[in-house]
Formats: sequence, C-alpha cells, structure tokens
Amino acid sequence: MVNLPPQTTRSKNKQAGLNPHATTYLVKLTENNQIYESTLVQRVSPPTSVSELMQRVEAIAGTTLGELAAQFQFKSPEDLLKEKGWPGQLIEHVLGASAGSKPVPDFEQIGVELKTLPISYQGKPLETTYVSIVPLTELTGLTWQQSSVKKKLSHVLWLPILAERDIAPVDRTIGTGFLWQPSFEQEAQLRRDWEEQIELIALGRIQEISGHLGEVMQIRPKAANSKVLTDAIGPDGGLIKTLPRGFYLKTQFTQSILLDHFSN
DNA sequence: TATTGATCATAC
DNA sequence: GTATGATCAATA
Repeated sequence: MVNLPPQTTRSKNKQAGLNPHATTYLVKLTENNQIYESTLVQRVSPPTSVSELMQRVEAIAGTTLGELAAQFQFKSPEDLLKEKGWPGQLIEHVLGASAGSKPVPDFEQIGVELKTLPISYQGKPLETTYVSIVPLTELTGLTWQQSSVKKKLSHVLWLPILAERDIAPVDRTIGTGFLWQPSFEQEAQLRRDWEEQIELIALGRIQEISGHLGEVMQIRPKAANSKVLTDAIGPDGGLIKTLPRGFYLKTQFTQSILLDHFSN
C-alpha cells in the first residue's frame, strides 16, 4: 500500500464542500507494481481547543451517521451485528480524535474523552456505557485517584445518537453533544462503586461479582467471547484464570447526566 | 422489558 | 491477550 502525497488541499476541500479540517489523501493499493485499487481517505486534524471541538460537535448535530459516513468515505454497515463500534469510530474520525487503541483521552491535546450515547425515542439511554478494563491483579495500593475510571470520566464529551433498533445505523440521527464533568455527588457515587468492587477483587472474590453490583457503575464481562481468560486473584490469594471484565456506567446514571444537562 | 452476560472488529 | 470502539441477545 502506497501512501501518496495529498491530492487535495484544505482549500480544495473547502471548495468541494468537504470538511475544511480534513485533508484528503489518495491511497493506492498495489501488487506487483500494479495498482488494483485507489481510494480516498481523509485525516481530520485534532481540535486544538475545546471551543474548536464544540464547533465541530455543533456542526454535526442533526445529521445522520450515514450522511457523515458518505461525506468522509467511511464504510456504512447495514447492521451492527458485527462492527458494533462503528458509531463511535465514525464520530472519532469526523471530530478528529486521535486514532488507535492508546490508553489516552480521545482528544489528547485537550484531555477530553468522547462517548457516543445511544438513546431511545424518549431520549433515554438504550445501553450501558463502557468505561474501562477492570484491573484484576496488583491491586495493592491502587486508589480511586489513580484509577482509569476516574481519569476517563474526568472530562467527557457526550454525544447522544437516536439509535432505536428499528432505525438503520445509517439513518440514526446525531443529537446535541455536550461536555460533562462529574459533580461532587456523582464522583462520590462512582468512587464508592469503584472502591467496593475493587476491594472484592483484591480479596480474591471476583467470582462473586456480577452486573448486579454497583449503584451507578457495574462490572461485566469485556472480552471477545466467554472462553477468553486472564489472571485474577483467587480465593486463596493465588492467581486464577477468569473472564476479563470492564466497568460500565448504568443507564440510570447516564440518563441523569442527560437530564441534568437538558432540563436546565 | 429491563438487565446481565456474551460477543464483534480492529490495532498492536 | 490487552485495550480501543461498543451493541447484541439471552435471561430473569
């Protein structure tokens, strides 16, 4: 695969009605020196300020995922049976989030984490919100302040998407995104759930943990399938193999975030 | 029908 | 396997 120099510039993108923050590249897939496919890809520059990010967020409010996908030559799956992460990946791309699976905020320069939030016709969250992997070993001395949950949720850009299952992914409408930081009480709730469940894990009682625990944040499996195993502390203090877990925000919690924001 | 447990794509 | 992005689907 050959990555050629930019074929269109920022200004040309503007003329063509494309996103002025995006630079378009022509990528040619070659084999035996023969070009068998050419495709345009775009790279959107990371926002350099919160206000720049929010301008982009406002610009996509009211559009559909399909419209954005077409505009950015992004694939559009017919359903999300596979590619479950498509909405988030598309929005990341459009807003200029740093790509990859690095353990840093989506908008690294400004320390903001992006979370798409599927909502119903009534505006209620349809799914829990994944936060981060749950550490299962080497927990001694780990504090809430150091936790990935605390870091991830310190500054979040919530982007509601009308995502009822009877709406095709491409026809799902993007709502009004907004920034959020946990209130004192919200952080206290998160901290209690984190400490209570991490404590159980540290005590070797991970097998007692299910999605039922946690007032606003639960622990559930987070793996390719139920056969994936990782190390955890066992009942006798030694290491055992168990399913990898993740922290998820319960829908009532994210709903309260929406209500706090949109009812004022 | 709300919730918990299971799963899918991708990058490394 | 770990970690990113999440939603699907069986169960209670």
